[in-house]
Amino acid sequence: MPELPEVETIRRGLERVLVGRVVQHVEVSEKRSCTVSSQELAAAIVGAQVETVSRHGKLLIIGLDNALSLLTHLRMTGQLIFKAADVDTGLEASGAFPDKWESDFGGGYPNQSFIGNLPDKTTRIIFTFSDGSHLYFNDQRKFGYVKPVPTGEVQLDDFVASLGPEPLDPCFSAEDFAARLPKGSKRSVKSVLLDQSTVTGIGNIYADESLFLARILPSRTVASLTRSEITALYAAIRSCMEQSIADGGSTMKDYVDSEGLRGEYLDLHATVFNRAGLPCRVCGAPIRKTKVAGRGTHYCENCQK
DNA sequence: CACTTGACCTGTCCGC
DNA sequence: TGCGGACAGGTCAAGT
Repeated sequence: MPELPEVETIRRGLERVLVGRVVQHVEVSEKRSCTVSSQELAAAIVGAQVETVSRHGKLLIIGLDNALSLLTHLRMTGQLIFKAADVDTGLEASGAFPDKWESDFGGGYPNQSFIGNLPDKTTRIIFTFSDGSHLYFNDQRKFGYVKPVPTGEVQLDDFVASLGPEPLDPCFSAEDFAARLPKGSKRSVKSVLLDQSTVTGIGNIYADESLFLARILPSRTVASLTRSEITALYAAIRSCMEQSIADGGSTMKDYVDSEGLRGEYLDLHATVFNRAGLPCRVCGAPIRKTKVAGRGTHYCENCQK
């Protein structure tokens, strides 16, 4: 479920803590989770220093100083959690929060770390750095992966090459967005938003949310959209993603950021997603849930046309 | 060619 | 209580 705002939140967290760290050890315990073997990955990255943590759509890219990049896709349940060497979270064991959070959040606990004892049974890859800190790649459903690729060839990677533009790129205009929609297509606008070659980073949550903000029914065909609806949709995509990044992303169930914190977008700002049967925040009518493009789809039949 | 559906996984929730 | 089945969603292969 991590979509662009969730991956961006993780990226910002990892950039703060990973850059400059040197890989001392790496262990892959689930071979589906890495495109190469544990031994090959170790041979490729042990001794290398992290230089950059970037993102392309939902893909997180860890750049190393040995001209290798780790493409990391979390798919549905992937997590990347960093744990410093000397911090014992021990939440379950002690039943109490570490003092450092008390000061960080002024004594309250607006958000609770969901870091349990790591590694746990969903841990697929463990990166150990030379200072004793760890990065855990957890993935309950084993759909995510880590793929080492020469940094100079990242753009040539089949998956990367298939991605459309970043919706939050300042250079990406409403005209660009309109031009990327399949002209005259009878596909539903929702399926086109989920297609990563249209615009990269939108998943089920932000497809529903942006269509609500733009007041467009998810089942509408692309061909039926007016110019002003396309412009509204463009603006809606950008605004709900920016809001979600500000909220630390959306947590349905599995998503946590690099510190194990949940995202608050769904609680604070979501309008339709996961709100079936609840009153629309604009008109009060019950939010409907159907299936569009094979996905659970939420909308307000009163507000969206 | 355009588009939809199923497979990949595992945990959770629902009904019987 | 336990069991079976539906469901969740990102991407790709296979099907219509």
